[in-house]
Amino acid sequence: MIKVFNTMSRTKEIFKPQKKGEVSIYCCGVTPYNAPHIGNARPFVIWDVIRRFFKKLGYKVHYVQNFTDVDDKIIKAANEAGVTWKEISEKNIAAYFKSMDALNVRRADIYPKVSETMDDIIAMIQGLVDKNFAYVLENSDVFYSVEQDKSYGKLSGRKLSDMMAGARVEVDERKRHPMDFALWKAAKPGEPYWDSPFGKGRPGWHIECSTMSLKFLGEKFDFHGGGSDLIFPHHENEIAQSQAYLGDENSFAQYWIHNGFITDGNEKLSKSNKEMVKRNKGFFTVEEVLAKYPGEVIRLLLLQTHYRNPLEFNETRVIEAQDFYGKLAKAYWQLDDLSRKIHAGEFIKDTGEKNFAITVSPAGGLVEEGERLLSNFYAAMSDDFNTALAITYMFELSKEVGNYYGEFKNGEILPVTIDGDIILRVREIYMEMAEIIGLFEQPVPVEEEEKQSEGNTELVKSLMNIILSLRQDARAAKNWSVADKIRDELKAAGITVEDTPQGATWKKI
RNA sequence: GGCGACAUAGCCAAGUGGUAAGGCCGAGGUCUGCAAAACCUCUAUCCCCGGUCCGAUUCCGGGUGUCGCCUCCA
Repeated sequence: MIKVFNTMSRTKEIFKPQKKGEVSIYCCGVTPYNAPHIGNARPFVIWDVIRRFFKKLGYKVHYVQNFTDVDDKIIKAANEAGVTWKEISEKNIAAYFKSMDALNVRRADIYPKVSETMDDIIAMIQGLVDKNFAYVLENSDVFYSVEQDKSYGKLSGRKLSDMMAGARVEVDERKRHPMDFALWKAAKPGEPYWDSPFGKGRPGWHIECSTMSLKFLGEKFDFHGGGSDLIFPHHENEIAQSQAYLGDENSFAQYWIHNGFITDGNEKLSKSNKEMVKRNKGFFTVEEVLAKYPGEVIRLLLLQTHYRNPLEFNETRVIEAQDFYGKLAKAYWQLDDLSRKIHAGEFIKDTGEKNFAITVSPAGGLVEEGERLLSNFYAAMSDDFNTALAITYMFELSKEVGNYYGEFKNGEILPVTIDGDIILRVREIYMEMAEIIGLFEQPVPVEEEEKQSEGNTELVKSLMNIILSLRQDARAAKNWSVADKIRDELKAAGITVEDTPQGATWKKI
């Protein structure tokens, strides 16, 4: 049983798919007019996890995400740069994909664009005009009439009479009601336009998402989501026009999922807040953040807070997430090492027959713990996609693995007594969690010994061998001051040396 | 003015009608020549005031504070 918090009812509801065994999702995509900041990326990472989760549960997932590639801001950016709207949007769409790839966000099944769905959009507007839910002005502007719609405001819980229309922006006097919103905008000189029965122009914001979701997912689909700032007016208007068009109050999306904001000093991340942009210079856009830290670390951080809660984002938090990630990665390598040894035949399966003094596998407790944590993991995910909790179960398993691995390395566990299948199962559990959260799909940073062989020349390696061997001589002679001096100076040079029971290891910081 | 969300330890962050996961930091310990790493232990009357209840941090009402939306916004 999966429970989801539905913005429409403001409660957690039990999820019942429209079609058995299938899930249809429409996630509001971006308007590609400039570089997205890290907050813009949150919903896509969240939906990516939700999608992975449903898929893992065996659902057939239909995932649609749009690009609003015809829009006022794009036109403005194009005019400023002296290029076409198409160039601006394509450039930013490419950048969007690059960032999403770095965050392990899998591609949607389809990415419809406004520019490629124009006929359907126009047909829908026409339908609304025909049904008297919209009216056409002399100059070709078309507006949706909110007063025709008795249930307008049901998602955001607003009444027309309560809103301060025009409080912050002057109301267009030609509208019948201040809250009426544009379905079609007449083209001004020099603006791109499409022909329509109403005149030359382009779609208003909102209508494109209605058209595209209905077109690709049908009249009734499961999920519609995006950031909380889309609740009003965007999603409210989508509901209004879609249900008016279909003449069915129960049509359109069944579950509305909205994520909280990413904040900086408790304030919503925003490109229009100039002071905030300045304050975060060089660490604000997704691209900038990804230039400095691995995508998987950022992804992990984004998922360590429940999706509906605000998430404070700053470099300190990223560093914390990086440490956390390092611990998860460590277990990944430990399991990797164990499974390699198993496959290499270094572990002999305990048959319980002669020659085996120990018949109880020490791995038994580990796999039991693993199964329990996996079950907890699924329970957390099933309760409104609680990735924050789910990740802690994965973390717990990583610690269990570390304990086991430590004993194994110290020779406290004899390989012959280990049931390889059990270790392999633990690894499977761990990777199953990782797959849903979306980790370890990029090269995982290696630990210690492995790190020595990465990116170092033979010369460096042999020099290090010489230095460490000299240091070992000093240690053997209990000449601690020389040994410590070598270690200190190497550290100053960017190399840390750690003494372990198996000898000294080193790595670049 | 309306609508909505949130308020949990120094910081981050889950969660529950029966005295609160986890992480970071900090303290103590084990191990180690030392250090590091690792492991163990410790650290919260859950914003305030009422109410319901045998019992509320968890439900209800009121307050305070923070944030968001009502214009573009993930």
